[in-house]
Amino acid sequence: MSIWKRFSEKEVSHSMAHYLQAVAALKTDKGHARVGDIAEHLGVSKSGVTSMMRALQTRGLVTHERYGCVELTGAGQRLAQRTESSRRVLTTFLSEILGVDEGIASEDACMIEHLVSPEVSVELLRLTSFLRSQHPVAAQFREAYRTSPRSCSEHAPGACDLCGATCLRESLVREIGESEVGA
Amino acid sequence: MSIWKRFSEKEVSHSMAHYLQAVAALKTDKGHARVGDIAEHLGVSKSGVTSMMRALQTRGLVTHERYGCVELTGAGQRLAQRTESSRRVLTTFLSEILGVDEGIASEDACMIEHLVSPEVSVELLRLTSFLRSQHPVAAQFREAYRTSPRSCSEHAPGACDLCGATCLRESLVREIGESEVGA
DNA sequence: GCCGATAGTTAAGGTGCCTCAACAGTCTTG
DNA sequence: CAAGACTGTTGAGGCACCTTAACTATCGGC
Repeated sequence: MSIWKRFSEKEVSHSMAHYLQAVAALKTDKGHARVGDIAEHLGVSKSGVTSMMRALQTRGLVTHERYGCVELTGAGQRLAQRTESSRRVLTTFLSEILGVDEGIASEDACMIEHLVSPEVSVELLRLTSFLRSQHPVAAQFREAYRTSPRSCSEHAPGACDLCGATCLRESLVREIGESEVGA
Repeated sequence: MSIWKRFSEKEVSHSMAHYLQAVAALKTDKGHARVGDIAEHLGVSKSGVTSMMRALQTRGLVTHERYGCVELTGAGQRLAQRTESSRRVLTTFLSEILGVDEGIASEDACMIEHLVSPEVSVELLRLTSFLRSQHPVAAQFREAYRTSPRSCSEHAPGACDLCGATCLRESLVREIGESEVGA
């Protein structure tokens, strides 16, 4: 009766995913990832990093010996890369296709990158590539979409079956303020 | 240096969002939400519910007096409704537009529903409505998209700037198994 | 080769969210 | 209206993740 709890059963947690990414990023940028670098990169204390490294080592995602550098294992590398891919796809989709403000796009992407299944990421990549492509239909889409209705009241009748009883848009827009999204 | 930590600064946590939704759902279905109902609905212990209700009451999202029913406050209701809207939009987008398996679609939606910003939800709703609509361009899209390339190697040259150095699709597909997503 | 600066670790403590076990309030029914 | 059946609460405890404070290892310069 509860998909929601599997949240905590993910192979790695939100935190872990970000630690892995940090290690990967530092390795790329500086050639090595040390506890202090990771701490600074993520804005956490060094002791927090130490204990997280222990946890990740237990899971076989990194290797780390006392006072040494941190290395990603194969599994850790794959995980970091997958999260990174997911984030890239999401950010692009949100900002370029949906047209959401870049700041919000990357913030949202950062929140959910490690939670979307690879299945979804792959399809999102496909859609994004398609809609950005030279394909004539994609070009038509971009043109037509720019001017398509924004609010439910402008939908063609029946187009709003998504909404059901209450207009989804209304309940969402209340959070933002009409001005932001155009009447 | 860390958007990621705001994860924990969300107005409500993943858990809280689901408790609120449970209360709303039970109120609709049964006319009232009691501790035991909520516990069963979410698959958690009753004591867990009790303490979460205390937390939500402190935040002004529900009212609950000892041994009584739980009621959503205005704020709680708005939050529950917004989460619900977000989930509906997400699920529809993932399954109908992206064509992801329904099980996965609702699982993913459940994971991220409370994390996506209203800005993104609103735009996602707009895109989904548009692509499902009778609009001629939408119809063309559906036709063209069905047969559009799935893997990077099939992209038109330059279409893959999204991928950058490594093909995003490759790193994602590894997680699923080629068969699932078509060559 | 010792000393201080820097980097890293451990220990103790806090919060969120969950559990189980024990207790307390409420309801049903004879 | 009391006994037993439910329903709900409290308390103790656990795990994940974070912090600060105090300690320890390592390294560069004299």
